[in-house]
Amino acid sequence: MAGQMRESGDRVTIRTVAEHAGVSTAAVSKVLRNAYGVSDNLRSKVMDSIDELGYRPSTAARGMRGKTYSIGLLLVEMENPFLPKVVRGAKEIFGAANYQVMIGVGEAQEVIEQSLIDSMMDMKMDGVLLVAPRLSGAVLARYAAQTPLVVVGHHEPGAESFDTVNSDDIAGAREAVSALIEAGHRDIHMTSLPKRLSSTQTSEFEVFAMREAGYLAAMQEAGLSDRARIWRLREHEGRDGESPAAFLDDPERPDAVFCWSDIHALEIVNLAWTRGIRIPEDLAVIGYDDTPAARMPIIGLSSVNQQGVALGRHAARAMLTRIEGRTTPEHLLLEPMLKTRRSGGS
Amino acid sequence: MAGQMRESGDRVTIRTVAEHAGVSTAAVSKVLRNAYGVSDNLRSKVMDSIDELGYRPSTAARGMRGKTYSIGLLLVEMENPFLPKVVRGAKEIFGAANYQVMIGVGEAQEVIEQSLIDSMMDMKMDGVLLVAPRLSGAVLARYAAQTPLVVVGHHEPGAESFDTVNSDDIAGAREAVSALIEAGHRDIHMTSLPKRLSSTQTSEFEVFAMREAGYLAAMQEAGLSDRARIWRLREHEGRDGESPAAFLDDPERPDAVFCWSDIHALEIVNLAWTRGIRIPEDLAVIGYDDTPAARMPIIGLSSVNQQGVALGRHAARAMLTRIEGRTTPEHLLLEPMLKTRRSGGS
DNA sequence: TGCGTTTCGTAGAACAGTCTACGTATACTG
DNA sequence: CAGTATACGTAGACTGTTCTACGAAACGCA
Repeated sequence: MAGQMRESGDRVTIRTVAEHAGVSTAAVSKVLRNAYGVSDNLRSKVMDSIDELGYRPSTAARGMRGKTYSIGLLLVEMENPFLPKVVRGAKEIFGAANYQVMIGVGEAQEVIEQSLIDSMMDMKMDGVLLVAPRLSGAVLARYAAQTPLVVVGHHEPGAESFDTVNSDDIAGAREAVSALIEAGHRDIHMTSLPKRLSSTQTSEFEVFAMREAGYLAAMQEAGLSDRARIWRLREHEGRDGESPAAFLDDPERPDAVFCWSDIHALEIVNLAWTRGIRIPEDLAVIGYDDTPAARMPIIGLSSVNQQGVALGRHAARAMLTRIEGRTTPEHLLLEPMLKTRRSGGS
Repeated sequence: MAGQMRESGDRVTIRTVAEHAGVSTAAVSKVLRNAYGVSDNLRSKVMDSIDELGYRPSTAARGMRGKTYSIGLLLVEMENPFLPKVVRGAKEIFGAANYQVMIGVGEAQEVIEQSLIDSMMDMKMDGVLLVAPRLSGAVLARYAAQTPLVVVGHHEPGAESFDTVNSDDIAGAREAVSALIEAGHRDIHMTSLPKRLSSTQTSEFEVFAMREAGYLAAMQEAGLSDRARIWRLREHEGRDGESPAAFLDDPERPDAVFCWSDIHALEIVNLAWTRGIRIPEDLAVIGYDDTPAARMPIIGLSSVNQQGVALGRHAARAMLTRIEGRTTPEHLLLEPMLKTRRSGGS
């Protein structure tokens, strides 16, 4: 608040501070970055001038030579209520390390994601953290060559140039399906997403593909492989794929379903309700992400919790060490946890 | 993709482009900003070189003298499912005007909000758009003196230095309460937020205060002023204020309630369900924001829709004209719309 | 006391753009 | 056809930091 005094007009730069403290600009810069070769005396002189003048270093200018102390965080979209948890975890760690987090929203489109990452690099952000990007491993590797990169929600343990942090989606799916089997169900289907086949991208590293693998594994272990079936439904109204209604209205509808995400599960639970299909008596449902809606008593949707906050924290920590120079890749897998509620499972 | 060819090592700057095109760096700069005094011939030469080299201007460097073509968007928090709509609307307009949007999350704390706005200014973003900030009008005015500022969800039509874009919260609340009255209810309470009384801030411009005014107005018009009562409940677990359970379990519980937000309404609907309180027979409920959960058939929560996407669009348009030089303030008010569902209203 | 180390601080180039001022061609007048 | 206005391009200063050399003072030790 001391800065209010000074006549506005000429903005306070590192030079203003240097003059005021009677030292060189380099000295001020050193204090700012707490670099080597600064006496306590000099430090305190500079610090005093800084708060007296209300000085703030220009990130733009910093970006031209050094670091900006800012991290770009790219989210697939904003609608998914699971994502805020990851953001919270990441912000917690970054904040403690004095990094600002700036979020970009990719709207689930590769072009937008790319343009956002480019912008983050143009702004000279110190690192880019991607959450559930649509981009292929190849594209990610290209970016990773130019900036520290950490990815959440992309399973590519073989990636050499960037880190990945994930929930063990195979285990999570397996646990959910096992719970349905244990509850006596045999006809268990799964709902997942349409496979994307763009030129730059395949689905192999995607989260939903892992959950499919977990589903199939659990079914096989129980000798139910022949009953397994995966429905590829659209993620949101207007996107590719069938509507959840198609699943519900199918004559061969099973008596239990595991959904790749609460997005599907909630739609199914609601559509079932309008059709008078009882849950779990007529149809048991387990979703994924343990979103706030799943936890609502009226809904009571069983769901796999993948510890979003922890994912965010770990990703941020990985980013920090990467910024500090680590180049050997890290690939973390956190344990998910099934939350059983009324909708199904044992 | 042409840029891949060139030997990595020396990055492509405006100088590289200038040499390659056989012109001055100033010429390239002009083309980039499509400034005055560029022949078609020069433009196309430069453009060709740009694509061929895969050149991208450094935002950091730009920020030092000119503009950065980026907008800072500050969100109170990420949890509220209403906010993504505003973001979508804003991104739509900004994207079309070739501005990148970078989002900061204030976590509903004044300090964090301030530090985020400071950072956005340090990054030399061309404008700052605040969505439902906690900051007081005085603080906002201070920032508005330094950067183009537009605020959504802050009612201050007297503000001289920044723009505001809002839903008409008084009208929305009035409509909701009128619908309850028309449905035959007389004992209608409201749930709102605790008044905040920090030094830098009062609640007078806040959205919930407007909705309270609308509630009280509607009650008065119907001659029900003496039955009016406003409960001040916490927004989320852990924040200040009583829990919605306190309202439900009160012996003087009314037969209808208008909630300042779906956040309260959904909690009440769910708690009511666990207690066997029938909705709307025992308790009619109308919320605010028309969030996805309210629209779920099982929930069927009546709620006031405040056109989040339109709010975002208008705010972005205001920002654009402000960046272009407008200094006279603009204060917009959009019409909300009550969506009646099973939970109450007529 | 003399000489090599540390420690502290400074000068000044570098970063990658923008933008003002100014010099040429070229086009437009009367 | 001279004189002026206009369009196009360029030089070079400027922005606010960081960071590499390098000098000077202080220190340690024989």
